[in-house]
Amino acid sequence: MISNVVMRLYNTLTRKIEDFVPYEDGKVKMYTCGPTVYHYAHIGNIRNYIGHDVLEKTLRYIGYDVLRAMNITDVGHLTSDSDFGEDKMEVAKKRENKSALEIADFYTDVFFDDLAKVNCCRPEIVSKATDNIDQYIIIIKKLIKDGYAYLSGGNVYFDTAKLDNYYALTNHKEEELFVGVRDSVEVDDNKKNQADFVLWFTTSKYENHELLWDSPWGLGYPGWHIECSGISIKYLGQYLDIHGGGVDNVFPHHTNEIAQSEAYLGHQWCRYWFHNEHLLDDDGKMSKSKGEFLTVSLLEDKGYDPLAFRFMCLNSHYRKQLVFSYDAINQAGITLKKIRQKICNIEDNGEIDSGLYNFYNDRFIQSLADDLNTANALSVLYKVIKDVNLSGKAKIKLLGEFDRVLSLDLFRKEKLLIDEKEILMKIEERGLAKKNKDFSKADAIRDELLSKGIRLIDTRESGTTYEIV
RNA sequence: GGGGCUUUAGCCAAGUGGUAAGGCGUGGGUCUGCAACACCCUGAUCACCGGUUCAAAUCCGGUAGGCCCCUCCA
Repeated sequence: MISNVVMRLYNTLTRKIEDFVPYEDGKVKMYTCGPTVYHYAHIGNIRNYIGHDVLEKTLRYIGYDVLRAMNITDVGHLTSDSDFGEDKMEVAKKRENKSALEIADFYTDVFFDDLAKVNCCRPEIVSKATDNIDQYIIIIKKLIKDGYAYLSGGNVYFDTAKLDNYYALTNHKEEELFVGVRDSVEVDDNKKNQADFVLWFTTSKYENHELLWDSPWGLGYPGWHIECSGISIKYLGQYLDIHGGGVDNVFPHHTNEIAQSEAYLGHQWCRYWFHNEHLLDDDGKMSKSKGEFLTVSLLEDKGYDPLAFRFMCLNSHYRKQLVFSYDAINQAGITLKKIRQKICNIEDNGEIDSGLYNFYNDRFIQSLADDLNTANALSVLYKVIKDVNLSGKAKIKLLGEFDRVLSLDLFRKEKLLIDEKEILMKIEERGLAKKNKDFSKADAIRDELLSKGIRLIDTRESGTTYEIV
């Protein structure tokens, strides 16, 4: 451990903000529920991964060694409840007339491209659901042997009645659960208990499922929940520190993961559950099926800096719903540009006053350690930029460090769309026009350069300079 | 029917008992040939009602609005 900062995190399991203490000193094992690669990820999905990215980077900043894994769901995720819906990958195949593999590869690549655009690092371990079938079979076999799972109608189900505390994560009471809240909920007569869920399918009512594997229970494919448990245990071991996803994953996905993992391992599996709130649009939760389907790439096509979206997310709290609007992202974009512009103008000189340096660095860390209060961390950034007692050298060093977590490309300079010599020529030409009081010509030159992204700055001392807009 | 979150200035947003951080925008000013940039100045008693307290945006109770979950979802 480098610093002695205590990370405070909200834990869905206890519904409290707690001191974070990993199983192994100085090391964090972290798991993020990845995407189902049957379609593009919208910016609501991306917000969740930004939250995880900030968490990972904060832990590293504090000094932890972080090992993080993520799954890519390329089979087993059904479109509907009750374990009877169509597999999402199969739906995409029909829609796009491609093979399951092609669909998965295509959307996986796009997913990571989009993440890269918002400066989210790729988890050290990324594993596809279809690459770990052997692991699921090992787990399911043991669950059946120990009486936690049963065969019914050809499928293997997890028996939730075998657990005392199945609803630990959700605070639900079984008798108060409403079956049929949604119209599409069907009753699966194969189940012993309503909450039971499928570990292994062999009797999908949709034949021609492309991806099938041999198993002790017949040719079939895994259920959705088992993949995360399988991948996590396989790559991160029996003890996991942080597991996260969007709030919608709390039930049933994470609830079921806990059930099967702990039944399999025989001890507590993951101590901290990290959940990101949703991004909303005007009609509520963003989804792929309604409203505008906004992706990072689409935002980029519309002329927005993808990092303006990241900035917008960081400006609010990960556990608060955030409403997306063009007004908000415009604002974020303008602010981010201004910040970069100011940083660009900082001169790298003077000495580093370690007292002041540490003061700001501590405040930055403390903000993040306070359940990822990124909004406060950003306000530390503004203070650093403004503080006249800090040398340029100290500012640049601090901001460089901050950007390890914020990942906003704070030092980015816009690319020139025009040759520098040409700019200087135009400036001279304009200066001459000004001298001759030919202001319309001077203004025309100014406008022309502005349209190419060059803004002229007239100063008294050093004449006309320019900056990139 | 059950569980939970949320409501702070035009907008984003911090704040968890001691008389409201920060950012964007607006308006004004300095500067300018006029602008832009930059810099300075500029705004709210915290949804509403009641309670606890010497003291509440912060705790408790209630009302209203928004949102989420209760087997698609990040």
